[in-house]
Amino acid sequence: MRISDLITEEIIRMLNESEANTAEIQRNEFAGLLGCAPSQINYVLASRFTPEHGYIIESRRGGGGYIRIKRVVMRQSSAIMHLINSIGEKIDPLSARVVIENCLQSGFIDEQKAKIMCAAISNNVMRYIEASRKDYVRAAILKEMLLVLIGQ
Amino acid sequence: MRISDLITEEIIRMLNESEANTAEIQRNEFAGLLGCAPSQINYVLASRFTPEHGYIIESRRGGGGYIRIKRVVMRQSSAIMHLINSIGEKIDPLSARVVIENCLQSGFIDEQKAKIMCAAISNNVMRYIEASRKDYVRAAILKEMLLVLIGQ
DNA sequence: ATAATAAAAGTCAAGAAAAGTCAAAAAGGT
DNA sequence: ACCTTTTTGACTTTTCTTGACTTTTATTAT
Repeated sequence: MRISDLITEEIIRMLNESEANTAEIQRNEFAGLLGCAPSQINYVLASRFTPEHGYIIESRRGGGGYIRIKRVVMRQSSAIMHLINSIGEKIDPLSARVVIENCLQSGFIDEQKAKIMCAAISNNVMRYIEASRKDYVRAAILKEMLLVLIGQ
Repeated sequence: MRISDLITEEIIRMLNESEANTAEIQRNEFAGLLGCAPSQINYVLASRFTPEHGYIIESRRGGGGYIRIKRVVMRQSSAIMHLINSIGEKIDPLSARVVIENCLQSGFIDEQKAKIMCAAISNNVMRYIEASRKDYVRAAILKEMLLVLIGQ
C-alpha cells in the first residue's frame, strides 16, 4: 500500500474523530509517525485535500507551527463548490459579475461583500494585468474569495 | 502553545480589563512572570502591537521604567482613508495583511470580510502575477476593496 | 551639583523550529 | 514504451526564541 494512502486515511480518521471536522497536525512529527518525507504531507494535501475536494487548509510556519485541515459540509457549500468548479481556470468580466450576483441573490453574501468582491476584480485592478492573463487572474481572485464562503 | 501567543493573550486581557484601553507593564517583571526572555516582549510588541494593528506603545527606561500599550480607536471613514493613503502604489504581503487585520480589530469589517480580502490578495492569486508587479497589483486590489468600505 | 552606579528598556543578529517549493528519480498503470 | 502519480531530498521562507551588547533614566555617594 502506498504511503500517500496511509496519510490520507490517517487524516480522514482524525477528521472523523473530531467534533469540528478539523484535524490539526505538525508536519514533521506526523511525517515521522508515518515514516515518510515531510514534504510528502504537502503532496497529499495538495492532491487530495483541495478545496475542490471539500477541504480547506490553514497553516503556520515557525516555532509551534501547524497544519490544519478542515472538512466543509454545509448545504450552502456544495452550491458554492459547484460555482467554483464552473469557473475553471479563467473567466471573463461579465461572467464573473454574474457569479457574484448569483451569490448575492442566493443570500450567500450580503451587498457589501458583493461590492468588495466586485472591487477586487474591477477594471481599476485589472488594468495592471497583462491583457492575455486577465481572465486567469480574475478567475483566481474570484475562486479564492468564494472559497472563504465555504470555510464557515 | 507558543510563548508569543501567551504574551499576546495576556496583554489583550489586560487591555480588556482596563477602562482606558491601556495596559502598562514592566518588561523584565512581565517576562519573568511568563517565563521568557525580556527581549521577547519587544518582539511581540513589534510584530503584533504596531500602529498598523491599532496600538500605540510608549515606554521609559531606567529605574521605574515601563511599557505602556494603548489601543486606539479612530473614526471609521477617516481611518480607512488614512489606511488607503498609507498604502501608496505598492504594498508587500505582510503589510497588506496587517492593514486588513487592523480593519478587523477596529471593527470596520467582520471576520468573513477580512478573510475575503485576504483571499483576494493571497499567494494563490499572486502566483499568477509577474514578480515585479505583485506589490502593485496587491495594492490596487486592496485599495479598491477598502474604498467599498467608505461607500464610494 | 557632579560623578558613579544601578535599573530599567532597546537593538540586533544568530540560531532554532517549523512549514513551503520544486524538480528529479522511482513506481505504477495502459 | 509512455504517461501519470508518488516519493524523496535539497533548498527557501517564515516565525519564534535567546542572549550579548547598547542606551536611557533614576538613584546614590561625594
